[in-house]
Amino acid sequence: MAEATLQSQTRADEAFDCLQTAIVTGELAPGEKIGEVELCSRFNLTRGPLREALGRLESRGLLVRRPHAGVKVVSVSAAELLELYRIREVMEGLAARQAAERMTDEEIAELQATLDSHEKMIEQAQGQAYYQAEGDYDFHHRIATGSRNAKLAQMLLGDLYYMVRMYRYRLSTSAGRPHLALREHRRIVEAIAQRDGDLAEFLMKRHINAARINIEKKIEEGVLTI
Amino acid sequence: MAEATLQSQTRADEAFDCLQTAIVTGELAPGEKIGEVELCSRFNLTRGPLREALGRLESRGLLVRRPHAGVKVVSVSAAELLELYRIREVMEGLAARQAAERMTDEEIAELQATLDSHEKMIEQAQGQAYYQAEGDYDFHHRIATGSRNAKLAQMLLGDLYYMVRMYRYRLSTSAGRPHLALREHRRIVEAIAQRDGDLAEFLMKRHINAARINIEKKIEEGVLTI
DNA sequence: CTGGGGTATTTTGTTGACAATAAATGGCTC
DNA sequence: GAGCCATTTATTGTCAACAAAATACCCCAG
Repeated sequence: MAEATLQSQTRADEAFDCLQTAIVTGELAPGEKIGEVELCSRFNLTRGPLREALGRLESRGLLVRRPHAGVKVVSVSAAELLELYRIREVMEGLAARQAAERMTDEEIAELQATLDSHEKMIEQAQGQAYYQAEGDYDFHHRIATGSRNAKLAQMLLGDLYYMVRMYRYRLSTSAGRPHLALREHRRIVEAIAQRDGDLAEFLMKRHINAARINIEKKIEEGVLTI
Repeated sequence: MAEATLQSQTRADEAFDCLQTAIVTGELAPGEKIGEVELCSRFNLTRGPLREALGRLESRGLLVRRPHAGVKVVSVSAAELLELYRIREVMEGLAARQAAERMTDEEIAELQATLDSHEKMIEQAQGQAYYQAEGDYDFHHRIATGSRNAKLAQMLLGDLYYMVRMYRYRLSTSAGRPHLALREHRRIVEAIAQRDGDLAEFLMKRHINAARINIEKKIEEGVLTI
């Protein structure tokens, strides 16, 4: 159960965190209709802060609200998920370019270190699941913040990634291609280390495009039913 | 004064609309610290719905909140404003591409019609101010929705445009180049009408890049002090 | 006169009760 | 028996009072 991560600054923040992780992990399934009182007892909250959190979640597109009719978790169709990747492609392309221009040498070294640890995890075979789920997220997270573009990072980290992760938890998006994905990551970091913004953008766009095509293929094969 | 636009479905929606327009129009200045009780009396609201609205506004990045210390309107620096245009460049580039692929012939005709009316306004000289402020917004709005990419439209219309408009109200972003901007708009629509996604994306990116450079120049000249 | 500490005040955060609206159920008519 | 309308019920929206926290002010010491 998604308890409050440490102590949040305020009850509303706590509610927000709880609900967000609950939605992302699938504890609250897409399309599920949820009552306010039920949520209150479930997360030990009162309705005031809860409603504030619900507003924030709605504003971020994680749930939809119909006046007087309750709130339900947003359910993203397969087509919409693919559209999300189209957005990621251009936004993360920009992030990679700006990261190449602005990341400190230290940050780049750390980035390379995380890739090393990812590689070890993959070699240990069973690490695959973790790698795609969290390692991949970690990589993209670092580049988003490395762009030094506050709004870009906010939109990626606070908006898009949550929606993507929501589905990554139940379907292994890049399953079967962890080595390939890692190699793509390496090339991107290489370009960033060489301060080659053009190349970093190009490689990142291609990387995300590949992930999108991978999902598309799986959907066609019927492996993924969203 | 920014009264409730018609009757919103709920008090919180009303509060949200009021505050959003108040921020965008500059009625609430950037950096201004605002107390909850003051806002309540100002917009005839009670604190419950207000707080819900504040949460939504914060989530959208229009205001910042420090626990127990109040809320103040976000103030975007010149550098951050330029970063916003970098994001617009890639996102609206994508929007233009997808619009070229997906807009109906009817929508394209309407788009051309709006450009005609914009042209008339410019010819009537005094229309300049309106054109840049609302006509330009109208154009970009139509393309965002025309992309048929729900999340992309949501991010552009619900997030970025409000921040940009916030500054467009006090500084004339594309002042001095209305004819040029219109010509660029025409070319973009032309590419969309020809279903040339590549070209539409390219032209849109160049258009927004030009707008960014224009602002950059003004800032260097000291005309704009943000 | 200036700096630090403590109290007072203001403002935010939270709570539980109340009102209004939509969904659900049951009864009535056709 | 089926469909529609009214009533009931449950749930959401709203409110005003209470508690907690941070800022501001004032007093005192150096």
